[in-house]
Amino acid sequence: MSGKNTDKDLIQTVEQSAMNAITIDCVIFGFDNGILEVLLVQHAEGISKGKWGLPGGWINKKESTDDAAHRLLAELTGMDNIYLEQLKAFGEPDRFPLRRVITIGYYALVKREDYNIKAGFTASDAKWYKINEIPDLIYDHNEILAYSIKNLRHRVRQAPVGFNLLPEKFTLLQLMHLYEEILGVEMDKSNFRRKILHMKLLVPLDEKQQDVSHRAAQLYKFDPEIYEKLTQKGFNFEF
Amino acid sequence: MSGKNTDKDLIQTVEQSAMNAITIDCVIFGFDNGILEVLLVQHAEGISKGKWGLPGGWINKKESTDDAAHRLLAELTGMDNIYLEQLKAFGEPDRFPLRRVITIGYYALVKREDYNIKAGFTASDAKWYKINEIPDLIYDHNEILAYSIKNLRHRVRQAPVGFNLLPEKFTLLQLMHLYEEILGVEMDKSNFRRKILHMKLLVPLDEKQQDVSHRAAQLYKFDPEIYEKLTQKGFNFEF
DNA sequence: CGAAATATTTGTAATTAACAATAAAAGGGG
DNA sequence: CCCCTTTTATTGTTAATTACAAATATTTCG
Repeated sequence: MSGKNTDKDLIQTVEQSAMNAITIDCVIFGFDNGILEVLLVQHAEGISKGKWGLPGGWINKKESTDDAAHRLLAELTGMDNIYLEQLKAFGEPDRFPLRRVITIGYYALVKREDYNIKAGFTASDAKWYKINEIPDLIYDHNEILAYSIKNLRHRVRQAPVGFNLLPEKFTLLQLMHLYEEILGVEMDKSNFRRKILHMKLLVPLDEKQQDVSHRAAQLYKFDPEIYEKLTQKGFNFEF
Repeated sequence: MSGKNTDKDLIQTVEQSAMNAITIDCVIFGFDNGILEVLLVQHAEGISKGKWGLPGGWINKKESTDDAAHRLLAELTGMDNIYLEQLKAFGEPDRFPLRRVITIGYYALVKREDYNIKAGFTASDAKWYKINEIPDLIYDHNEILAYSIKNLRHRVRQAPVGFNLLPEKFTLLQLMHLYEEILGVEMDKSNFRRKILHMKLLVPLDEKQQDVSHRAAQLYKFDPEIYEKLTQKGFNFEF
């Protein structure tokens, strides 16, 4: 949880309309130039002034935790329809210094192209950090972040969620590099190609990479409907 | 969450010493006679009198959510050192009828032999239900249970957690049947054997099955220390 | 001792992954 | 316009894994 007001302000504001023992914190992943990054926000005031942390906030009394996470995400990034999933609740009794607050961790996968368009101006105190250059964060946010990466590594191998980090149209090598970066491994080009094409999950477009000074790569897109159909036939995405 | 008092009693009792917007609910898995089961408890009074639900309760102000889950589990089963993991938080605004309460779901894996010894007497209103004979449960407990099964299926394939459901000493066939039951698939005996033995994870004992009217199977045990060493060498448990 | 039951091993074809090499585009410079 | 560089894309070959089938080994019981 974090924000621009002092922590006490927040608590007072919140007690009328929101639950006061639970917050939401969200790890927002982006993939830019082959690098996995997360979006952090800076605490303007309060106990942890100047320190960076995960974006987050309170849950309104009438909304689900999922809805709250979506709302907070929209407030920060200006984006709607973001891929979002809950991690788990973090409940050490002293994780928040002022009083007992349990937080529910979420993680989001965003396309950087969309973010640059929609959020460039709103998030003035937000900044993308490379996954292995994360500073010391407020509260237990380093722990939440570490957990989210572990979770993402599992998730990306079991379900086609990685596409949420790529542009609408992408090359197979881009996709492979995404996997390599997230999983921290090197992969074999030809086998990767054989395997992913064999799934018949990707739609090849009538379009190629532009403005590259070498052979242009075929562009593909991911079609959720095709994935649905395959799944119903017993197909199981797995890397 | 559930208990023997009325819901209102519980809420009043709790407001002094515990957090009142968050509960814990726990799916307890057991494996008996080749069948995967969960332990449910019956609501004695309150709105949902007579209905079955997951065991659960409140979180004390000074304990972590993990500690709370362990405490609740010990209270119900008399068992300590139970394998326990958090699922996630369930936060639909109307999941609990009286007021807004978010619950954190956990799941536990217990050895039935231990349970029978230690808990036989305390848990009078508790009962094991086969996984595909689950009745209509209170609140959103069917949803939590369904989620826990999905989670267990994933988890059991990625880490050696299944052993927590088996006796200390087990045969390879027992282990395979455990996997078959949890994953809902049929497996190949010889390949299963080749694969698990090849991991060099199990310790063959100087002991065989007793009192069977056919060739007695070799008994094995799982050694967490060996698993640790293998993991450090880069080994990755996977089924 | 032989029958019944299950444990355990062995073998072989089909898939999949690891590794290596080659052919096919695309732009840039002479 | 042709050659060079770079990267995409295809093809092959071997090793490891999985699917499927069969034979062999123990054990109790009648």
